[in-house]
Amino acid sequence: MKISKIEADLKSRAKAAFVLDDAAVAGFCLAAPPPHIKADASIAWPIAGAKLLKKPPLKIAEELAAALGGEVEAGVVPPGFVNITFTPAFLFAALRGLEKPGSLHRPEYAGEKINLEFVSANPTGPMHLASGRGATLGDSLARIWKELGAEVATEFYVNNVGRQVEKLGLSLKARFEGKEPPEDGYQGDYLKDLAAALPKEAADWTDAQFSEYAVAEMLKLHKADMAAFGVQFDRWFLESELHQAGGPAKALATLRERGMAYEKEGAVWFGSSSELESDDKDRVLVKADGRNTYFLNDIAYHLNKFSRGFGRLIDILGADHHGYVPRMEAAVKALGSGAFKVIIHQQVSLLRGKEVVKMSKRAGDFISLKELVDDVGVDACRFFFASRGPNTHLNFDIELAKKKSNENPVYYVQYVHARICSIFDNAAGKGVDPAAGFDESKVVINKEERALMLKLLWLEKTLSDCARDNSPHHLTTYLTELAASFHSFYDQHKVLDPENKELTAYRLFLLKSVNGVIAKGLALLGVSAPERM
RNA sequence: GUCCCCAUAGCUCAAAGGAUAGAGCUCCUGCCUUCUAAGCAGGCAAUCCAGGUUCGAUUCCUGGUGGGGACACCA
Repeated sequence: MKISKIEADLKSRAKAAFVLDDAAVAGFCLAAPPPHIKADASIAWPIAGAKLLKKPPLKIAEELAAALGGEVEAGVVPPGFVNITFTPAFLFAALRGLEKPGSLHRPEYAGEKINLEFVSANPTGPMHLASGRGATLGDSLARIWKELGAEVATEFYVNNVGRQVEKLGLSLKARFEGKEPPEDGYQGDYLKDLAAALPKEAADWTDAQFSEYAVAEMLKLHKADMAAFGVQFDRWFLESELHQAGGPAKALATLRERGMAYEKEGAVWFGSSSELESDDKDRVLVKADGRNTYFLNDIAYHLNKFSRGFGRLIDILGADHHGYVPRMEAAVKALGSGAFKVIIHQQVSLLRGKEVVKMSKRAGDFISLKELVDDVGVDACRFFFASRGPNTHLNFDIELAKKKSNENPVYYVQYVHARICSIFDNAAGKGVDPAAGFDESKVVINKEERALMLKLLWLEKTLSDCARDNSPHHLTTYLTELAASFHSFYDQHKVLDPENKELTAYRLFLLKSVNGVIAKGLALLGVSAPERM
């Protein structure tokens, strides 16, 4: 039994009691009541349904409460809330249900193959701090969707060809020869280090060889940075692979077949505005000089993803790319191969105290992700990034982040895990069986225990919220609240009581559930759950 | 100029159109001889402005104000 199950049960009872269709009960849901209400869950639907049913909300609430009785206790509060109290049997069954693998799967995610692309930073320099946001968002969402039952493959697109890469090669070559990089090249010190490590034979290298070498080294760095940040990519897709497979030509042919490409002024254009009206003007696919635009290559890349069997493509991009979204959506729609969605997250501004630091790879002035992680730690970084919705404009004060790292809420949550592990250690030391049975029907659930149980049930809703809003921040909020419930319980009640084996067994069972949820929640965020702190 | 995003406590953030707006940091008052005080209990403190929709608006709509970002035959 879980909360979505009982929600569905109650909903169908409402449907039957008032003789309604699905649309009429669409807004029927269980919600956590505000703190001053003594109930486990509440339903606001009677108020909303008053107009439809042409009855006063309070009357509807009374009828609904009567229809719901039995399975739960239902009370009515003006203006028309139905407040639900769960039975102990339901609560225990729900807690036991949490332990089952796949207990959080939801039908709407079954059987769908999702490709999730994120970060995709250019391999022209070390990854900077802002990439941590996209990385956190993508990795946590991938884990959450998997927990909900989806099949997700994560992917990092590497632009390893093109002008920026040529510039990178020329900049490295200049450093190798002891010169300054070209003005529009890459000025950062990291190329000095790379040049110093080059073999002597590099003196005979072509420009292309310098580019190839530099990109390979940067890619190694990126892979190491992502691994250190706890982010796993199922595939690092090289743009060069796309060209070797003739991807852009295929994409262009597909668009032509569908009448979505035309020639004008010596160039080939994508005809999106005339047909689909999701972009304001047509864009060039092939330039007058015969070279592909990035746009065409990107279309080809998305076609490639579809050809690998993904039914749904999701890209996570920074807000600086938002203008690119309409044309990309129009183009993918024109391919007609499947669903496509872009999740935009706002950018990270770096502050030093009150001063805004402009970050630029080309100028070599930026804080790298590695530097941040080395200073603050992966757990604190990931929890920090995860705790903001994608639409917030993040001001990241690097000084504050370092100084306050110990005050990050992540430790508050992790501390729960350490404390509970410690209790189980002590139990073992005292010869207490951590898995002893107890008589559920005789348990008296106190206020703090009840708060914990309810919080545990709400995990399922929390993950759905994350999926709905494409953001892990609901989970960080949830974990912080669960942690607060635990710490409060811990302070007031002793778990291990040799005089009372039933009580001890019951509380150990409850805490095992709490620790399971804490560990799972932190794992979904890519944060560790330490056994000792 | 057009488009996107944001505005909640001194600071950083929460809040499916629901009830007395919820946390952390800061400041103040208490609590360690008992399973970890990275903790607990309590106090101070907030929805940018003006209209609209609604039984009900922090949430939706319109118009302001203030801030961030984007508008290439670049990638």
